[in-house]
Amino acid sequence: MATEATREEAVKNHLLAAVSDDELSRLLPNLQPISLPLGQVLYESGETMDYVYFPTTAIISLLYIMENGSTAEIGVVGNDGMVGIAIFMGGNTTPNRAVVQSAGKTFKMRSEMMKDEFTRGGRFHNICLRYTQALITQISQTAVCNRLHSVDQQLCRWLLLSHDRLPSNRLIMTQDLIANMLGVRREGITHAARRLQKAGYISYVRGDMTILDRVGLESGVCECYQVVRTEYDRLLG
Amino acid sequence: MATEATREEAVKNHLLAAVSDDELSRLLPNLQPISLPLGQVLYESGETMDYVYFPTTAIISLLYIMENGSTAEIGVVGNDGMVGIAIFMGGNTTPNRAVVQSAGKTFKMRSEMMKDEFTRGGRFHNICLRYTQALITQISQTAVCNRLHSVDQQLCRWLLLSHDRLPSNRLIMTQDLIANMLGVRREGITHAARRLQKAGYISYVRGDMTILDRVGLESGVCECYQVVRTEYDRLLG
DNA sequence: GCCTGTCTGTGTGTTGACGCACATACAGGG
DNA sequence: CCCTGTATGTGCGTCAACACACAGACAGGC
Repeated sequence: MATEATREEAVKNHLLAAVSDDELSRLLPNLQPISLPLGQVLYESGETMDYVYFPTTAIISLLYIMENGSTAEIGVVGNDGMVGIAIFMGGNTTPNRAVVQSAGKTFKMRSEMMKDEFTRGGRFHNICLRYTQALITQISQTAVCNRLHSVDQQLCRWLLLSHDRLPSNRLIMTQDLIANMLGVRREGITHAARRLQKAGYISYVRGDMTILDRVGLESGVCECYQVVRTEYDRLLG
Repeated sequence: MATEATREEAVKNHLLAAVSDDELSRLLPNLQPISLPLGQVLYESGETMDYVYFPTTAIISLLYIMENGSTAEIGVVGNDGMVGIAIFMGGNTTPNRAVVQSAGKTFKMRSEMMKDEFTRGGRFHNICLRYTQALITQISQTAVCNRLHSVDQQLCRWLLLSHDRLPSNRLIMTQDLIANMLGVRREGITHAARRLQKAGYISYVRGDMTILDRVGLESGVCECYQVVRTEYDRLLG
């Protein structure tokens, strides 16, 4: 098993693909490739982060956990970003949990290395900041969508956001887990998913969901999805 | 009328109060004090920002405007922060509007100056980033609160967030405007506000609201308020 | 004092999501 | 093949927030 990152693998993460050759050369020996299983927690709310993560095929969900145990997703990170921005933003911790939503591969790098490279102030520095701004847009749009849109629309948004970060059309995820992500009831997801299946946009059996018709999903989504998508392209495209 | 900032006035903004003496000396000649009337728009969604703002007594609301015209607040900025983080984050614009929620004073500074000082990489650089992380927490918590909590709880949260940034106990704001901020109906605010008035926590007449009992409001708020408050203190206290 | 515009209060009916209960269906191990 | 655990489907009553309609109530200008 390889314990060192190849340039070829690393650039599957969009942020690593955008840094300069010099920077990537410095980063590569410190990027450790690992596989993340569904449900693994990368860090807990308020917990110091030892590593930052650059996913390639894995998807990580940023979840807030209420005192009464209910949860709500505030953002999602795939090969378009990184997990652990609090390291270079200066806070070191955040009041939310990072959990693997879809199993896959990622690179991890020690926090100290992250800070060192960030403070060099090169292109890497700027890319991290622009990514952070894109993430802010995603979180903002989540707030707006939670306030103003139906569960149906939000499920479409969530599926599209996931699909964008997925290497295939298959999503291994029970309706119960999706409900936790969106902060709604499981039955609400059952209803919405059935409608989408009847429309022929998706199919699923027991936690194995396939996206059949992306265009169909896009017809059912609210404007929130496109706003986030456009902003990511503008900032990092 | 003074057109140059005094050190004494500037440090009423918490971020300016936290920078080094050297940095503040460089910033002061570029900080222009102005008064902002209720409702003034500092920048529109997608519009290039010419200035950044450091409020002292004014409060600015960050609003998202839907295609159908409905609105929702994603964050609020007072003397604890600044408006225009997209300038140093690298995006230059954001997909939301900044509008004066409570009339008052602020300093404005040209974007170029902001970028210059930020790229020097001193304490100012770090403070801006830590503030950005605090703002992310506020936006995240807004998302969670929108999903899981009642209008009553959210009104309490909103009043407390405003009160924290206000030099007095009076808030000039109609129920209609508050409804737009929270992204709910005006009647919903009427109901919630009446309950708070009956409990003796607030009093109001035609757009003039007074906070009578802060502790009372805190008893009706959800955990979201304290999470944000604690995180601001941790990052910037 | 009157008029007008704005702000707040209230009623009625509707709806989307919730909580709870339980039925059905499928998968994998023994 | 049966058993068990997990995943999904469905019904029912409840409730918070919605849309719409309109009634006071107050402020400021004429």
